[in-house]
Amino acid sequence: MDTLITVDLRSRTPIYEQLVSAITEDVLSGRLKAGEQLPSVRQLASTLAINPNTVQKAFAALEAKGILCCLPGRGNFVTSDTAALQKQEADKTKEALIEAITRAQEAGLDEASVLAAVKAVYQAEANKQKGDDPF
Amino acid sequence: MDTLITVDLRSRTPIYEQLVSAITEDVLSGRLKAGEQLPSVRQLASTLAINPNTVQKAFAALEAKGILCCLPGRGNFVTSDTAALQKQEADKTKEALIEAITRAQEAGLDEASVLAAVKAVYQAEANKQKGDDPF
DNA sequence: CAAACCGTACTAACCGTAGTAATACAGTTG
DNA sequence: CAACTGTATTACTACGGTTAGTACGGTTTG
Repeated sequence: MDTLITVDLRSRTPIYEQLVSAITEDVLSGRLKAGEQLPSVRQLASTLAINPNTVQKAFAALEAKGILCCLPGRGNFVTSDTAALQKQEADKTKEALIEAITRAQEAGLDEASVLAAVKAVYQAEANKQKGDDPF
Repeated sequence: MDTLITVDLRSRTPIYEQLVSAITEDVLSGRLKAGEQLPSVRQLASTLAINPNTVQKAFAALEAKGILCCLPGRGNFVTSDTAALQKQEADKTKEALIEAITRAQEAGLDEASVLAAVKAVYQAEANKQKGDDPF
């Protein structure tokens, strides 16, 4: 279970936020599986050359998000299965979507324009399937 | 041209931001019309019991937004007609909408669900036309 | 021109908050 | 008890919002 997690100290986004995003990504993509144990607060902090408190803050946030289970004296473990997390994320983005649609409607955009925008976005993605991901 | 603008000193949102929102609202709703003169920086500051610099910051932001025209020695005037402002606001919300749609698409929502959400929002509004706007 | 307005610019100081760090405390395991 | 674990407390630092004071340049009016 080598730590693939990396942070950019020079970035303007807080380190603890980078950690939250990175670990959430790892769980969503399956690189971290349910029940798996993460490095300890001090160990990860020393690996990344940051302060243990910063890691602690990220882990606390991840526990609040329901992704991690932090047990005093034992360690930090992945608690969510990918499916539930994905559903949760989808729900959140859907909520944000409805919010945006409502704002657009209040701003005077007609339904046809919004529907057109949706189709445009999905068609753009469909046309991108060729030279995608040279990573 | 009495100043109806008010601010909440105890609010967590910055005073200058409240001013920007309030004046933008007034122009959008027609309470402030194109060419109309606003109170001077010092006068409005004394009326609201805040610092002239805070008002100045708000007015500078409003000028950057194209809502106000600040003339040294003369005063501050409403420059936009409501139509142009509404179009500008609509453009901004449309941008936000596309952003939300893209996120939803990346999160795995299929096109049909998004289209359904759009229709749901617009139908909900259509059904609300009865006891609406007692203004 | 001079006085009295106007917007604008600049600096310094104060305060609250966020990010991070250093340290000490409490639980678990062997 | 010793060596690990997570947790709480506190402090340092940086930044944004606000206030204050001062100064400058433009416009209007007498």
